[in-house]
Amino acid sequence: MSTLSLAILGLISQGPRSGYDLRKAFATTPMGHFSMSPGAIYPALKRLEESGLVRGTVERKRTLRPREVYALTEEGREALRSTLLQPIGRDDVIWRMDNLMLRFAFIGDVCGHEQAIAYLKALATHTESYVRELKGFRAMVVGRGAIYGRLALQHGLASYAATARWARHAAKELEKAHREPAAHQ
Amino acid sequence: MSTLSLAILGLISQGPRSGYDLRKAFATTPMGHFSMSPGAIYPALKRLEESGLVRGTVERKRTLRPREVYALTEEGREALRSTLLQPIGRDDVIWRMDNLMLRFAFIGDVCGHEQAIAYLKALATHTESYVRELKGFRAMVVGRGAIYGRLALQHGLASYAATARWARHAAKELEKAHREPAAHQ
DNA sequence: CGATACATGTAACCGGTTACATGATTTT
DNA sequence: AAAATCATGTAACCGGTTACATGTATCG
Repeated sequence: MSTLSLAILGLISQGPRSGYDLRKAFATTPMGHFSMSPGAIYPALKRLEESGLVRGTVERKRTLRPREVYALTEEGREALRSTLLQPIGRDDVIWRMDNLMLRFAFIGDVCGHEQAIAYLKALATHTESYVRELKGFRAMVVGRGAIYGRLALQHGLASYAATARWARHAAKELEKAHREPAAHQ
Repeated sequence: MSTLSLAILGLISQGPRSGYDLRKAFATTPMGHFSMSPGAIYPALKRLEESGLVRGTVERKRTLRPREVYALTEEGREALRSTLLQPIGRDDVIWRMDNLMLRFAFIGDVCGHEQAIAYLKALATHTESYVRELKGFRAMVVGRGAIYGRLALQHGLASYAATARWARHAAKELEKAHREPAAHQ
């Protein structure tokens, strides 16, 4: 499942959405990391409908401005759930971090608070492990010239370290929110 | 120019490379963020050659295991230089950060130390400006539920902030290296 | 009345992924 | 002799980007 499909499925899981709604969501929130072009969204919706994960119904059928609203099917919810709960791997951390963040954004509502916390811990663990890997690589290239490469590597390191720190912190926050339910509700 | 083409061009700018060399470089360094599949690299090399940016010559022509090595043309060096010096925009920061980091990795050797420093400063400025934008967005969503979304946003914030910090720090480092040339050479 | 927002789509293009294909050379 | 490495490619597929097309409704 592509990142875009996952984003669409996740948004629809929060309630029925039209293609236009989705475009707006992508355009006006920092979710805009994901495509907002109609040429991507409408075909993606069609594909999701073909595979039975969403079902579209036309609202205002008889008016001159109809609007097709998509809702998650049971099958779709199941697919979303199983995608979100897929174990995290090294490759995900390296090549699909945006996917991992997207999964986090939805996992709490779809799979429950505990799953969100477990997910963050797994994410932290895997990210920290990759940080160690990068440090090992850095140790291999010490000294010997290539200052630009070294600095670029340093960025990767700093960036992944920030993600790991965030994951640990966010996990603690969710645990706190769990212990003190509706504290600031 | 796609990220892959840029990576290839940058590597070739350091010296002639074969397709296999490039695959190895992508597979064994943290540059592996970029594709290492032959199905991407060989066609990309062909395209670069067609547009005159690299020229391939067959080594060991008469042996049973020939090897085609590509070198940068003058035109290629010019294209690389102008790509690297392209001004940074908001969209680059949001959608093409990996491209920006790749550009940094090569800009020093291709365009000179001063350009690398200027590039880092511009990168820091643009990243900081996006961080401010995200903070503004966060301020808009305060309180009101959506803890997962808030945390996801927090990650973006932390991640971009780390990049900005890194850029400032790296710029200082390059300036220092400039003032104390060959200090630890 | 003009601009903006609502609303959905198509078509050409590009390029990356996956999987397959081939075979020589070197190392164990 | 088997396994790993060297070395280059092709073909089918997928899906995102860009640009285009169409028309209504609402607001100032």
